[in-house]
Amino acid sequence: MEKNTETENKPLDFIRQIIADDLATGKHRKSITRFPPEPNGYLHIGHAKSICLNFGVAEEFGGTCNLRFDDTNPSKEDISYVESIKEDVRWLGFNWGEKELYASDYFQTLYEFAVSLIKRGKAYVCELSPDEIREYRGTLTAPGKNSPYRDRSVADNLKLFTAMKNGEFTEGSHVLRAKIDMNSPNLNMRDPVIYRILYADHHRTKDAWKIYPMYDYTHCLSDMLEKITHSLCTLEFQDHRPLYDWVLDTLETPCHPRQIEFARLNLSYTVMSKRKLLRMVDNDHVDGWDDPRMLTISGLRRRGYTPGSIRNFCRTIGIGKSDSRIDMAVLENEIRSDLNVNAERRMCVQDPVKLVIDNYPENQVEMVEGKNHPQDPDKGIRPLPFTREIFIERDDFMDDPPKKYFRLGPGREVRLKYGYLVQYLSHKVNPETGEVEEIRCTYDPESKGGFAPDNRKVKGTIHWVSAEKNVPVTINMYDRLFNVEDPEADKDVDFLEHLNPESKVVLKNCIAEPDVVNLSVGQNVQFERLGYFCIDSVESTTDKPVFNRTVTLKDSWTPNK
RNA sequence: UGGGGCGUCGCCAAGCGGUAAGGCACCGGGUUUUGAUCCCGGCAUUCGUAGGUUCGAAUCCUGCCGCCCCAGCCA
Repeated sequence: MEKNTETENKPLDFIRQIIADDLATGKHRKSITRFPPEPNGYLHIGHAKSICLNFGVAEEFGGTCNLRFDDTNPSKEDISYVESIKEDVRWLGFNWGEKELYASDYFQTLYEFAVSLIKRGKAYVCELSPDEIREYRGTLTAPGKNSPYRDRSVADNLKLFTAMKNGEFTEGSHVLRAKIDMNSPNLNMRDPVIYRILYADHHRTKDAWKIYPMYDYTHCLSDMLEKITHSLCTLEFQDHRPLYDWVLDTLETPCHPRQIEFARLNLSYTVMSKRKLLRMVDNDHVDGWDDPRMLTISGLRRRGYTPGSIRNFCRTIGIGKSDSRIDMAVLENEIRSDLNVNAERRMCVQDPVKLVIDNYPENQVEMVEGKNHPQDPDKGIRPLPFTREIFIERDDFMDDPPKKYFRLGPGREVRLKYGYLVQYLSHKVNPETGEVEEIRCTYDPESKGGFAPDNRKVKGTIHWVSAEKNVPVTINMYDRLFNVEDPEADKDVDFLEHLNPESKVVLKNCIAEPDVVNLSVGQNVQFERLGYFCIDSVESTTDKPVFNRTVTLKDSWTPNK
């Protein structure tokens, strides 16, 4: 009974329109897309947008989508990242066929293309230092000037490039540059570096290469080699498209994929860049890449988000070209609507206060019946032990409640969900702390299950757990990581200044109904009236489960109104 | 002040010359053994702005304004 909103009709976004047109006109017989992560960090919800787009297009148009690691910078990349990326893509529900691809698999071919570029007089070995190259490049408003090495002979260039490849030069001493136009208003076209010397071990090719190709040169050719039809990337690459096209045109490749750019995802109350996420991890502001407060795929998974909810989220936000920042409430809405349908209900008291039922027999344990889902009888029922002493939520009792507070208070009657109707008798306050210590009630023996025998109206229904038969649990109450909508808005204030100090509050004295011991790690559950939770995969121990709060239930109760 | 983009409701977003979809948020009301869910209803005379073309413009043209990206041997 999973709600399938993923296939509902929705107007095609501009990219899907282009692809549909290309298919309709016969320009392409099928679409081939690719998701090209660099293995230098963990995937986050922004990547999920790209994954859902690229793999989604493949599914919708009967095409294919490659998973290709853009591993051209060994100094930043690592095998551990490729493993996590594969796991995350798979978890999101996508497959990439036989095996994943790597730009590093094309190193030899890429090298040969570079030789071809040199032979065509379109690339040269430059000996300017990095600083000099920057200087020669000019500025946004001033044109650049030609490198003194620009007009070397093809033979010299070939010899020098071979020497670079053979490790005869030091890092930084030589680069291979495309010979385009130092006067171009587009900085990317001012003889961009396409190969640099790097004496770093590559996680796949080890020490086979001393030179590594740059992104702009590698990406278009990798796309071409894989016969990608539509190469989808984010807005900041718009200025790179002329270079993408130049390389393929100059090399007269048989296939020329079309690069199309879309806006990257921004979410309120969080940051998205890998650099910033890495900083939070390194400085222990969070407990690792998979901290449940992180918007990484692994963090969301640990938090209790489902793959379907993330896919739905990506679908509802759409694809466009304007810079945008999506409200966190949209993401929360997706996980709530998934879990509302799919998560079973249980009871748990997060801030317990004891309630004694005066007229209930001592030492009696009575089993009452709880529905696992209020709207879905197929999810079955479970027995709940009811006893004379129980725990209720501290919030559910008020000494002097406002009129519209319909929970327990002097003179009031409430329903203990699935249990009995109870009537307030008295309560004890700790003289030192002023906290309510114990509440006494009487119950209506005719109201078992919570049904009023005379149909009298009982407005309030609260949750409870037996004081004798229960399981103590810890709950991590997670909240948004930052306390401002856009932590990066003010360039003069470090984004870490906006960290929400209460983003993780650990409640160690929670009491759950006995059945929670049957829950498996990662399984989503709703604790009635509190929110959605799941058992944490790393902090839980066999004798004490630790729950993560995925998201609260919507709460429209406003006190004093 | 160079180049590339973008501006439709509080946040996203359809709209492709014929008279402003949808989602989230928000506000009412109903049902309810979760103040949840569910259900009904409300929510842009107006599309950054000023002109122009047209019987008719968010859609076409022109000028202005605002925001984002680019000067890595990162991707």
